[in-house]
Amino acid sequence: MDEQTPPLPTAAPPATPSAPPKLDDQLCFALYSAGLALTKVYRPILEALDLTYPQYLAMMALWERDDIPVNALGAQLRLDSGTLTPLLKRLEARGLLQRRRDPEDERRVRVVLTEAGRSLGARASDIPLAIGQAAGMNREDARAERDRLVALRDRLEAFLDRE
Amino acid sequence: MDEQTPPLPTAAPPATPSAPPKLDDQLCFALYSAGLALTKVYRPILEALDLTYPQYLAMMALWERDDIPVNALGAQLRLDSGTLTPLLKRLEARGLLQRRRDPEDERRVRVVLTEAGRSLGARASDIPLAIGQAAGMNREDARAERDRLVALRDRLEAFLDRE
DNA sequence: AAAAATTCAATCGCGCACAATCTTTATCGC
DNA sequence: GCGATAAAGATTGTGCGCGATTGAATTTTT
Repeated sequence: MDEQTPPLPTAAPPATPSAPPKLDDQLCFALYSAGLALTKVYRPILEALDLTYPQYLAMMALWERDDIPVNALGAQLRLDSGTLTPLLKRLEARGLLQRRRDPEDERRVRVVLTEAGRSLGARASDIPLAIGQAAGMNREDARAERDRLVALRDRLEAFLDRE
Repeated sequence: MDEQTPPLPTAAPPATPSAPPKLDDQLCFALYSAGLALTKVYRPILEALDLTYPQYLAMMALWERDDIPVNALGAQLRLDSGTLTPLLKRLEARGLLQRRRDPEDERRVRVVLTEAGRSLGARASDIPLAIGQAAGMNREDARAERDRLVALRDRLEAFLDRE
């Protein structure tokens, strides 16, 4: 597919003495800067729910399915306990959820929504539409872009999990 | 796959009492999690240069053009002085750049690469190829995805700058 | 020219992300 | 049962990102 440049990753570099990469050429920077812009769009919207963006992601996962161990939530969100433990403690302090030791296995902490936490979900139902407007995308384009990014993420994660 | 829910983007919401959004449906989460995965792929590669990922982005901008004020660098990277000042101080402490007050306008601090900083650019020249391999993307697909993300970012930024 | 407004960088505080380390609990081998 | 190993989560330390504020330098207004 990319046959105009002979791959030869380890082959001799061209005559030019290895030029540094350029910021605006990089897919990584596009991903990075689009992510920053998106959280800036979310910030004022989430202010109404008094949630940060990662807190909103955690709540979304829990609205779908709660009473799960921290570990399972982390797998969905791609976050480890170093990030999740303090985040969940803040949400617990706000009365949106409870963290309970699992009696079946005392190593586990299960995350359970409170009534307040569950009812916040109804107030969040309009957010995707508002973001769609801000992004200037229709549903199909957003869905297609989401699928491409998920595919990219999955390939990157597969690479990280190699051997 | 998700066709049991009729689209109706701007139409009246259904009788169901406003269902909460779902994590895996969201473009925002795909962007977020792809970004996390990408920085995890970068981390071991950048370890060889002893740079964090945002430091690498800053150096990339400076390899292209240095002797610029902090706020010009921030405009390229989409970062403000609260983020850049400490980041640049760490790079200065490592001898990769210097921060100098501009004699023309004493409010400005100009960022100038040292010889060590400039020569690091040569050692970074192979990084994009390595990332391309990890992402399992050929050049054209990566370029097309980059362009779509830049377009998304630009629409989001335009929305943020409205009125 | 004096006052007001603006610009630029630095600083502070908060909340992620994540590596590394530690504690507690469970499970495996024997 | 008992020790070794593994697994889950908490803790600590570093480095972003960014809102808010501050202070100094410059520009604009009057």
